[in-house]
Amino acid sequence: MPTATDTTLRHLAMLAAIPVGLPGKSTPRILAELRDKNPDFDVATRTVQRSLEQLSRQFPITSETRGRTNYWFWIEKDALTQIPAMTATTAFALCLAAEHLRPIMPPSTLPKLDPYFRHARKILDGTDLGRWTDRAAIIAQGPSLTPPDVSADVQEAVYEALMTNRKFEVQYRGKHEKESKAIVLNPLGIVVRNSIVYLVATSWKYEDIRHYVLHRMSEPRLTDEPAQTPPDFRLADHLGDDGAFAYPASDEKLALRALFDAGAGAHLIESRLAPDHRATEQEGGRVLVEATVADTAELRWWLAGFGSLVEVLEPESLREEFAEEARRLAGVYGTESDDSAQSDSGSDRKSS
Amino acid sequence: MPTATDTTLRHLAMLAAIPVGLPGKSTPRILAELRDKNPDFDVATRTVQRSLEQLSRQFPITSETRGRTNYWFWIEKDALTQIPAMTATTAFALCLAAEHLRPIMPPSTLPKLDPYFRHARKILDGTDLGRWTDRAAIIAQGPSLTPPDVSADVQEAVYEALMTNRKFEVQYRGKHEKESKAIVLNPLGIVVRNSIVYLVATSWKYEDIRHYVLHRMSEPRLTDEPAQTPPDFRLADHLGDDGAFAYPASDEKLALRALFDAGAGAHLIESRLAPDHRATEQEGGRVLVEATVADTAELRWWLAGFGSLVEVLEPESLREEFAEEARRLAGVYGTESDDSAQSDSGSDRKSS
DNA sequence: ATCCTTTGCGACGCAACTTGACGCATAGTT
DNA sequence: AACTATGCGTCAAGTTGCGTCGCAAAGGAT
Repeated sequence: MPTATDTTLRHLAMLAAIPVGLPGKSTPRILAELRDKNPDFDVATRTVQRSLEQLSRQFPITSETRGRTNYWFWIEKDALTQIPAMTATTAFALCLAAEHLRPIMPPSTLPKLDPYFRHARKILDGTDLGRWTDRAAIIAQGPSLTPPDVSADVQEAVYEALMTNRKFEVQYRGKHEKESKAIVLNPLGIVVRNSIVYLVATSWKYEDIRHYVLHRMSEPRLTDEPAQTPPDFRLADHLGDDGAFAYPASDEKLALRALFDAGAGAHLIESRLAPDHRATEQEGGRVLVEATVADTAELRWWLAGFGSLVEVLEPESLREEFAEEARRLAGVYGTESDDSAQSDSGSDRKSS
Repeated sequence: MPTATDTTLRHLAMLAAIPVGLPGKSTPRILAELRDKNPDFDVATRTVQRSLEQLSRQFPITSETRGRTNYWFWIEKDALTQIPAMTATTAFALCLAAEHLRPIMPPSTLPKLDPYFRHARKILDGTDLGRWTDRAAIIAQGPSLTPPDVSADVQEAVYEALMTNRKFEVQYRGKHEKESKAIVLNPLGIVVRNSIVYLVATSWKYEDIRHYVLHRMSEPRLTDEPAQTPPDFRLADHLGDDGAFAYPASDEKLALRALFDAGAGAHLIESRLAPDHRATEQEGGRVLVEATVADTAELRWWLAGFGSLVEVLEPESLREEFAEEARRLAGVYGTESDDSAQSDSGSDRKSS
């Protein structure tokens, strides 16, 4: 004796079981998954067929008949219904997030999230913030590097391989090679840095762990062979061990003391570099920042970005690094015009 | 003569109409919104009452009786059902996005998105990527500045004010002031930079546009007064006009030519600065990058981050800027020990 | 204080809708 | 060629969703 909510629940479960886009799922398979999920959903096949047909009149789902079997799928890739409904403030947060992500996420990963962003937009359209781009701006600090794109099928296959823990075959073109070669990869992990996606993997039967960038892969083909992860493999350890990603410059923490120019240091009074961060305004408006921070390449990059607006005081080793760097930089732009001329002559336009 | 899918649809609409958490929505109001949304949902009040009661047995919704009226709401804040169901690859993309966002989004904005991230986690838990943190890493390029936090009620109120286009009153503590003062703000737009959220607004009856950071606000109180936006106000223009956010250095595009050291320039062969980006490997391994890019402060920051690993060749004006900067930097870390000593003496530990 | 409106809820009855069953047609498989 | 799997038209059964009515109670208005 099914009550209305039972039916609602079953319909909901059916809609959830239907995949987005082709190739779709056959009716008997949907029924099997339904049964699998909840014994109460055990209905006659005919009922499932009827329900699907009815639902297809209200929801953007349809079926394709291959042979004798109907395969159901969602037509509109962007169709998204969620309960409880997205609140307007959440929608706004999502839109902000989308803007944040656009420059830093690998481009091929973003389309996966598009339905959410569009849904959020649709909700904001109902408010006074409908024209929200007139009202909100994100100012990125990084430059807008356009990362190389990864083809959708490669992306899908790599994620799938990682998730189902399987090896896969792929055409890979090495950094300095013109031609791609087929390799079988045994995926161990994935690393995203500067919008570039690296697969950490072993190939064939070899045991050495290497990095493969996704944008040099093509024609992926998943195998049924399960991936083998060395029992002691930890991605974090691997990143730490290996200098490849230049993760920490050292494990030590640095007791940083640096003097920032008034303008440059102003925001450091409010943002914090570390929990023990202290910012002190000096006479003359310069800001002394003291904080215990990780000794990373990023820290150097970030400090260097300020140029002459920051003076690193301590630790002495870091100060010496910056002093050395300053000397080198003076050399690069030295008054010796021959140096500059040499560079220019070396840069005769040869395109790659 | 409602068919089963009609009922399913109505139940879906009802669940969507129910808000998350107290104070909830009254039964008649839910009915009103239902009617408002789709005339087909025009059912008897009794039916709504019955349906809600039934649904509450299957979904985490409940009602609180205040007086005679029942107010319905979702109990679990993280409850999330969506159709079509989230695919595993989308869930993975969301988890990656979450990691990307964590360091750069204002902390108080993230909890709004938490339900999605948790939902994604739950889906990944069903796959071999369940322990996905062992398998994926994001390497941020920026340093991990901890932005000042914004209280949830301020965040909510400001977003709400923007979305419903209303003025609001708030306690605001100026940058150099100890005490907060009550002001009435007329919101015009919002700007996020380096995880710090600025409200662009006018206050009281004044007409000058100012910026208020959210983390110095407290005790927000929305008013019923509609906000007034100057008819010619455009956030983008305002950002451009005003030097406050130092948006573009100029509107001009720069024809950048720069020589990168082998290691530093390697990734620029694959990532692109601009559509017309060309990277050419020179003798000696250095990489010549040519691209037409926007003339922004961020560009300078980014280039400066490379330190002596990059030599800006053109345009001449930019090269001169960098040469000048190199000279200043040499001054900062100059061999004149008195300069260094002076800095040190000026930095006697005075905490703010 | 009293009346009126609003809301909830139990009960009832009926229309009709859902569901399972059966049978036939057809496509693919053994 | 036989068999299985799937779809679909049809039909009967019964049960369930839904409108209606009536009563109770809370809160606001006069």
